[in-house]
Amino acid sequence: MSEPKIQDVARLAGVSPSSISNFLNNRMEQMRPATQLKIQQAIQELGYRPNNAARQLKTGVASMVGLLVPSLANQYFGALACAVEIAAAKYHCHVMTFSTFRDPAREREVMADLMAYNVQGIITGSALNDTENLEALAVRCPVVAFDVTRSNEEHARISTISIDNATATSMAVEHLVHLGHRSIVLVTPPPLTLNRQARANGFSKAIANAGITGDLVIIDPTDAPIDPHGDTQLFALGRSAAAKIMAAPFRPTAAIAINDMMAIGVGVGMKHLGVQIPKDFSLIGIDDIFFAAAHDPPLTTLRQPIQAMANAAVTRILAPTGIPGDEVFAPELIVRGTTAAPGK
Amino acid sequence: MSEPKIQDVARLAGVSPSSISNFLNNRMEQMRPATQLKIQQAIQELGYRPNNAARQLKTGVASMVGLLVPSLANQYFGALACAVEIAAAKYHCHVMTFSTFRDPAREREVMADLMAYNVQGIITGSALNDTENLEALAVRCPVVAFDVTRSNEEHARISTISIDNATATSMAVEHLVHLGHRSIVLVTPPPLTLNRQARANGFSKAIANAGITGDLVIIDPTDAPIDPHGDTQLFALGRSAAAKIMAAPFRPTAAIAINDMMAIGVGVGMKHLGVQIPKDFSLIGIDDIFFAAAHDPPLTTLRQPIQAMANAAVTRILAPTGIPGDEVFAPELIVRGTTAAPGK
DNA sequence: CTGTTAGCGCCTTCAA
DNA sequence: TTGAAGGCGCTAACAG
Repeated sequence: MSEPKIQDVARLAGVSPSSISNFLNNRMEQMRPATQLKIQQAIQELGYRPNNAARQLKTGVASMVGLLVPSLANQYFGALACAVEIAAAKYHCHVMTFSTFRDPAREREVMADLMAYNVQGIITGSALNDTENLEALAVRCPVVAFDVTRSNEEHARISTISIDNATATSMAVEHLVHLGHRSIVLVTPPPLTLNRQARANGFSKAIANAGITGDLVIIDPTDAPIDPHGDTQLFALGRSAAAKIMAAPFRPTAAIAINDMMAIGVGVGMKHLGVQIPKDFSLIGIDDIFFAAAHDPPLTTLRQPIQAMANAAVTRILAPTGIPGDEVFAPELIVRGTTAAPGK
Repeated sequence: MSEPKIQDVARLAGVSPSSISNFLNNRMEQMRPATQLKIQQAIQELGYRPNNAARQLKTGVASMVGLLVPSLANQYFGALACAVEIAAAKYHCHVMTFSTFRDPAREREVMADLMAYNVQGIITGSALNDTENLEALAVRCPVVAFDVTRSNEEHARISTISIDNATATSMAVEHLVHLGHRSIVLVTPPPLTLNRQARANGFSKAIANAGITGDLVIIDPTDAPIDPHGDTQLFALGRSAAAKIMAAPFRPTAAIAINDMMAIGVGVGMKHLGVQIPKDFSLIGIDDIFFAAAHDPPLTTLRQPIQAMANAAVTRILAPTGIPGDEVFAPELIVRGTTAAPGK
């Protein structure tokens, strides 16, 4: 037995297919309550569901948004996918998620797939590996890039969503200064992206403002094995960074890591060096992924308001204002157990 | 400008639409190489992509499998989704993932949505909350349930994929016995599901075999706040379990947790009690989620071969043998830093 | 308020 | 080897 169709429902309810269609699309004013009831019952009885493909072919749009992430095995992006799903559900819209594994060819491929599905828009949490392609896509449907900031008017068609990266590192520095730290590092892979540059700038500015010592500890990612699935690379990088941090000539008493994954790595590396956190050394991450709280001691971090950001991204697609734009969210300092006054 | 259609390609290539269709569906024997080339070029030039909705409406099937998980924010299920995506890609098939948040009503809803998309099959990592519904679904398309074992022939239509749960706990006990432990607990929420029962049985049998002391420490989940998104509950539960474990009359020297999330919680709880792992106490988890390796010390655990399991699930759907079945995978002992000889 | 009708883009015979 | 034609299930005019 195959799926019931709109005709079957119409026959059972004793009305025409168009009334069923009206009913399904909430045009209740076009029929008598009695008709509504009959339709309702017929649908129930047959277990009828409209065929998405047919509907989509007719209307030209799918109730679907596309999401690109480097990998769902990375907990941050799993959480993002979850947040996007929740946000889209408010519009009765589904989400199709693809992992790109940071492969530009796959990214292009996957975008084309998404277009073939007639998605209403695309959210990408995968870096702007291929801005030209993204820009071309944005002609067809709204494109929202996560955690990306535009340098100029190059990408006039793309909207972006991110936290205020400079503020995040400034807040981290201020928190540490407030605790009494006078020598702080920012641990990061080479700051090639605009985001990381912004974090580095925020850091430097705050250091200068406070009139204290501070520098970047840049970790070469070629040191660590590449892991396209789980993105565990930053963890490994962080762990290996610990020694480099402690060897810095200006003897930092605290570190800010570019994100939580790296911070957790630094934390583990420090422990192996016999450095006690937060007694001997303070540590701050960025993101507030779940395992920040499960780390020991629980990681102080700057939280990204991920649900709010997902909501904003989805709104840009499903309730567009017309013009693309950039939305910047404030990070929130979550003080936990890895920060304390130096030597305490 | 709207998407190019098969007609446009045909016109540009100077052939008929059906040749394009033949080309797209790899029926090359039906045309001259020269024609192939022309078609190839025309497709390239227009950036043509067949419209999924139209194709699906015509053929009745979508190249799509559905995946249900409690929440993608839970790292285990993010990793599962990633593995399923990789497995499905080999069949040129896409994955549509839904989070159920362990809400039976939402689970039913989402399954119906999936059916409306004409998915080729459904994989569920969400517990069999509603077996009747699943069973009914299995009439329409293959259904594969993850981490579920059937008690009897009730669910004749559903296939299952899981590790050998009894063996997992047995292996854990044997590893600990080998290290010299003589008193071991299994920490678990009430073993209501068949899986947990199997783990408890495997534990008890191995304890009896070894002729040592062992018991279950059952943690009431009402103690911890519910977290439908991230499933952090087991972590909190594990942390609070530490005291209960240490207070057990038979003075265990090691614990096996029902999964890694709980094990990590126990590890943190122990540290707060001043119990040093593995010197004072040994700890084993199950799953091998990414953060098992990032825990400090790195968690000894029984790994689920998640990619192999995902491959098997996808194969059941996209290359079905016809009859549903159960596939059981062997867990793999990953010895890391949380297990040692007692008192060492 | 309800029924009729003409496609949406593609695939698949069938005939040429 | 290619072209023509019908229809997948649904929607949205438009006519009654």
